[in-house]
Amino acid sequence: MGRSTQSSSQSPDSGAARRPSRARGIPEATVARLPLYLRALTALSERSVPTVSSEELAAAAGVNSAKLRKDFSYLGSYGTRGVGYDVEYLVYQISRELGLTQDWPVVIVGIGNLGHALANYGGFASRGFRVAALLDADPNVVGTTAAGLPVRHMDELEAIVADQQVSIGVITTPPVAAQQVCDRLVEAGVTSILNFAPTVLTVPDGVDVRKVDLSIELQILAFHEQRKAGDEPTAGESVLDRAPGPVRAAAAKLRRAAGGTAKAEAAKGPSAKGTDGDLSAVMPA
Amino acid sequence: MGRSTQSSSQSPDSGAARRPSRARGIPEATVARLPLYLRALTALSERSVPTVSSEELAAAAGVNSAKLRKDFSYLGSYGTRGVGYDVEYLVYQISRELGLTQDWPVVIVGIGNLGHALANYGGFASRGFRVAALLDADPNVVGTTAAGLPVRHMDELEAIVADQQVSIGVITTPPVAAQQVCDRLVEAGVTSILNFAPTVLTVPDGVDVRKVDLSIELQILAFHEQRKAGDEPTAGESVLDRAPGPVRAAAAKLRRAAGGTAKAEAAKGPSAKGTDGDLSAVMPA
DNA sequence: TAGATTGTTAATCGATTAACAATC
DNA sequence: TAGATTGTTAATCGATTAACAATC
Repeated sequence: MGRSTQSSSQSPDSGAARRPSRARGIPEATVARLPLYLRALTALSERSVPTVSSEELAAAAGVNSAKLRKDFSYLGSYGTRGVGYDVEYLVYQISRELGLTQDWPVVIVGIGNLGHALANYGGFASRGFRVAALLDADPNVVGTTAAGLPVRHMDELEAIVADQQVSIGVITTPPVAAQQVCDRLVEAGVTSILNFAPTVLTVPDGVDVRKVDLSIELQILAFHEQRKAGDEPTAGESVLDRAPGPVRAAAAKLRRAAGGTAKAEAAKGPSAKGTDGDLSAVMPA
Repeated sequence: MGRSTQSSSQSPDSGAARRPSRARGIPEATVARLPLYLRALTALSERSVPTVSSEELAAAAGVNSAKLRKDFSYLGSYGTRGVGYDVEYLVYQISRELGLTQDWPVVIVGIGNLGHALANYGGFASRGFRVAALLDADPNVVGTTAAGLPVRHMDELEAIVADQQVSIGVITTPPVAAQQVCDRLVEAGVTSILNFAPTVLTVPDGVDVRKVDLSIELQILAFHEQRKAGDEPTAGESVLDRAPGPVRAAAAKLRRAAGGTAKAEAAKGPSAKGTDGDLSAVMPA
């Protein structure tokens, strides 16, 4: 109750805040794939393709066809056996399910490079998202234009949210400002937040937060990349550290038994950069 | 086999391409959370906090403590019962596990607003990622500087990747160019790709692709937002469409029995924007 | 009718979580 | 020793997938 932290968007969920995910019975994993299907269907629609099979559509969306059929089964029986799915009809049904048949005014707070990129992002306008306002706290930025819109001062936030009934806010500020901006957005009435700042935001119940973290994605890639190249132990790495679970645990115990020196050693070793710089700004405004 | 499509990064996986996820036994969901823990630990380290309990660290990372302890158990026994975890030691162990104790040269292709934002992103340099080069195909962009680095021409791609042993590439081009850029990156020797273009990339086995999709995140928020506000049926929406599964399926059958007209109708209805604009560029270079 | 393809079932797999014995 | 906290177990939940009956 009270305040909860957001669910992570890029990891297989989150945990912390159980959103009303299964509202109306659609699994969260399915919801996350609907935009993928919609994109593939939109492309087919533009090529005037009338119908598509689960196999074809799945290939276009990059998923397996059984999964796609299962996903669609949560929406209803929108296909025709022996034929496939009517492209236009599916586009409409998925759009409606996602809530894209209505207009969603959005405010973007923090107009640096990333804010600019988002303001210009073609995928927004075409999906029912409308940039209601660009906001920044920096007087040097306020008054400039981005994507044809004037950057307005944070002080106007509350009025804009109220006037245009904004329910979605995008945070592209430096991390130190993120929680504060988040609080103001929530206070003003915003109930969904897309956070690009590398910060864990705390929000009241009823407010959804999704986050996009650029550096986390790279770190996950690095993890997998690391195990592609040979598997030679890194300098300073004990062979025991690569052993199976039980052996490794025993090794850790031995180190501790040695008086904790092993830990201190390791913390210095090749990670001399240890206390490395912070994740500074999402992007320097 | 041969070519596979990438795994989605922001959805609870993917399916298409089973990566060597459990290499050495660490679940993918855990790997995705390690960067979160690392960030929280780095903050503690900077405040010179010597030890932290699973409860405290979990709160800082926005997850539940049982999950955190389970995650850490895959890495080894790095804690001390009754005490907690040594912050410096954990920072080192997680960094090493993620492969961040080594240097990762990265190329960024497509230097528009998003490319700029990434080039300036503080979280990169501080995590062992080094921007080896910024590349663009546009002669008007080539030669300019971003984040203090010169933007070089795509033609230099192969030489740069070879010279600096780049294994990670970031694609921030318009979607139409993404697959082509991807092919060139892979051909040059890159084996991990972070894709910001709203396109499903096809890559050979052995190449990892993660994607970050700005518009998908907003669409997922819209889905949840939609169900917060009242639940009044949208114009053009049959009450039957909101009924439980079996009834809805029956309704769909009735529509089809009616000769498919219902589908055609629906496709027009309130989604007049039906064949809506495409997701144009990630960001107009 | 014969061929194609959906929608659903059921088995499997992976992730989450509470609870608690081990142990510092 | 007593209190604290980890590491692990086991139960539960949700997601994936192949297979196939239903049916166009």
